[in-house]
Amino acid sequence: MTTPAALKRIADTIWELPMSYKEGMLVPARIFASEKLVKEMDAGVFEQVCNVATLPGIQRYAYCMPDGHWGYGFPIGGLAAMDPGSGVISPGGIGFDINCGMRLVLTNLSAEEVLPRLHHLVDRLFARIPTGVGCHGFVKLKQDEFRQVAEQGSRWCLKHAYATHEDLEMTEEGGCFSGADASDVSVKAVERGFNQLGTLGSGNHYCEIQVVQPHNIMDAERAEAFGLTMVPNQVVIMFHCGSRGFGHQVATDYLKLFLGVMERKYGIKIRDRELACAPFHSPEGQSYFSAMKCAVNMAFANRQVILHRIREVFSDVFHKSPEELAMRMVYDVAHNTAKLERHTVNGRVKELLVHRKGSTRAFGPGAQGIPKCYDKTGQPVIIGGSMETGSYLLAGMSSGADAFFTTAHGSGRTMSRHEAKKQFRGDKLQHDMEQRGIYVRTDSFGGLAEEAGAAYKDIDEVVLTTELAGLSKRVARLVPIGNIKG
DNA sequence: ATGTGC
Repeated sequence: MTTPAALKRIADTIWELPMSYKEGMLVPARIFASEKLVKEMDAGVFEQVCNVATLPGIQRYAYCMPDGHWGYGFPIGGLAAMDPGSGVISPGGIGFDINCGMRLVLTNLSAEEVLPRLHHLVDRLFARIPTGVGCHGFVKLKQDEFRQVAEQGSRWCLKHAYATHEDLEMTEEGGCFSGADASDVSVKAVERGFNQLGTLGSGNHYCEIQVVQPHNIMDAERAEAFGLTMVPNQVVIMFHCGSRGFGHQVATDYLKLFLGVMERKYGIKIRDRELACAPFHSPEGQSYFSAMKCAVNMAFANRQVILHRIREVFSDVFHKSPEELAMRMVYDVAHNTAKLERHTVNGRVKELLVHRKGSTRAFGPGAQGIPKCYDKTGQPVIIGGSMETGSYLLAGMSSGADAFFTTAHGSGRTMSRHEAKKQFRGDKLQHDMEQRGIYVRTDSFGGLAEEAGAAYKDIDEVVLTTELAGLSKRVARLVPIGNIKG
């Protein structure tokens, strides 16, 4: 790959494209990457991050995280903060899978206790958690009940005995973005979504059994605060899923609406249709913001009911209650959202609309809006690698202020799904992984091939880069032993 | 990512 000649190295892990790079840029573009990662980035990333820099109201820089790759309009691994007064909201800056996110759950079991029952455990998870495209959820709802889920998120789960108070505390925003009004969501979106509560989905969505090996703990103090030091080789559960067809339909509906009004009604000219947007304070912008929150809340509720079922499965397999197994949440992080947050710009505290697309909020120690128990450590940041190579738990840092306290979200793809399918075979991959101690169940070998570790960047390099850039600090590396995926 | 594509 060739990087643009105008790309300047600002620091070891910070690269910049100046405003002169592309006509209409309102701010420079900044890319967090090591030299190796920046060279691996596709040319599309540099074009896209500079396109984002032309959007009205953008503050400081258009950003790309070390796991960044080409996406719809904005790069995946993108971050753009807008002035809500003069700026826009853009569905492409949030993504189709609204609030796709990661949840990490503890157990007090050791790998030695789990391994003899691993196959049974993974088979039971696979049997009890619906996976794959078009799967139906285990929570049966009428459409009006689903609208309540969309407005209430995890709070709905608490009322219906799928959650504990502590689960809500350990979820961003308590598992509910306020201001979600289901009347802003189309009938079609509800029709697609109402039978999807309690589904994992497909693509890179998975549920994984992982081990915290003592030699993989990088920050002992934070590891203890996050609950990872109960037993040596402690087993934890990490899972990744989002708002399914519901969020997809919300994004589709509003992209279409915005394309109709953006230029004709608001006079906004954009170089790429995929950057469709509307002024944040316009009726269309506010309506999308509300509908997006409905999808955010559906995704929080989806992860919450899945957690409920994971607890049931562990309870059945190990003949102990979830409390006896200490199945507490470490945290739940959202990847694809826009949020109003207060940040310091030019020495003044200002409210900004922060678009994160394939990037993670990473508030540091003492930040408002994170659980009290994490006040000294910073918020937990859960970064999933590929199913072959392992994942990380990190913590937000005060030094992340320049990037509006945001970090990476995963490994980032190095090849398209199509290319990965050509290069790898799912059945062979499953066999090879089992030889290496990772038991995988899937209902799509094609889908499995797309997720091969070799189709992703080096997760160790990505998280090290976030640490060197001051965005987040590594706490522990988590090694997979079992995985179910769609 | 997605009842996987105009």
